[in-house]
Amino acid sequence: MEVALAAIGGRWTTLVLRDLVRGPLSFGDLRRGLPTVSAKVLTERLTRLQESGLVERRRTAGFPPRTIYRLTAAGRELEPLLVELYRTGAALLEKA
Amino acid sequence: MEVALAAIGGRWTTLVLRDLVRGPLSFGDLRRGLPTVSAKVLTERLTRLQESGLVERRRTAGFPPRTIYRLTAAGRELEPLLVELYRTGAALLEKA
DNA sequence: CGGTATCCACGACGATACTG
DNA sequence: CAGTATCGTCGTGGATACCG
Repeated sequence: MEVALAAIGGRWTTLVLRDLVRGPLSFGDLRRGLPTVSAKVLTERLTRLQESGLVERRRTAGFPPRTIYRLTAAGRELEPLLVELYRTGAALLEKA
Repeated sequence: MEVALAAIGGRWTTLVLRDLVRGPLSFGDLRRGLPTVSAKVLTERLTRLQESGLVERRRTAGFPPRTIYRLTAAGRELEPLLVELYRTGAALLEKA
């Protein structure tokens, strides 16, 4: 449990993952989806997710530079957990 | 997702819940199960869980005082999430 | 566009001491 | 036994400015 929490922990991380589940996105795409996250934190999250092997980064050649982030196979294994987080959150709200 | 994470977030929270899933426990029981958690933090976690309606507190009359903590019906709804956290954490470890 | 570098504020956590 | 009170430290996240 600690391991899984460490993987998805930290502010914005679950929201980043939720967006990436729908498909690959660029840095700017992610920022646009999460307008209040700072570049610094977003970079930190993506770096950590990459180091954990959950997300992969792919730079396009040429200009302007573009970096595409996508879930790895390991990252896709998080999906049931994300679904369960959503389900549980909704259940809790329902009774509050 | 944010709601669910807020409910189970904070250090030790998941471990407290995991212990309570097995059955009601006293404050001292919980401390013994989690030897390195401070009384202060444990109290904070239990108070928050109680305020969220996930855990209920029952004082026994007489001396020495004893307080029993148990999951509420809402708290028991967290169990699938805890299971999923465990499963996902194990899956991540397996590939690391 | 896709980041880094720097600094700051705040809250979380831990240690210790004490109480009903 | 089951907490409360107080204090210090450290990490996290946010703002701002800048770079390849």
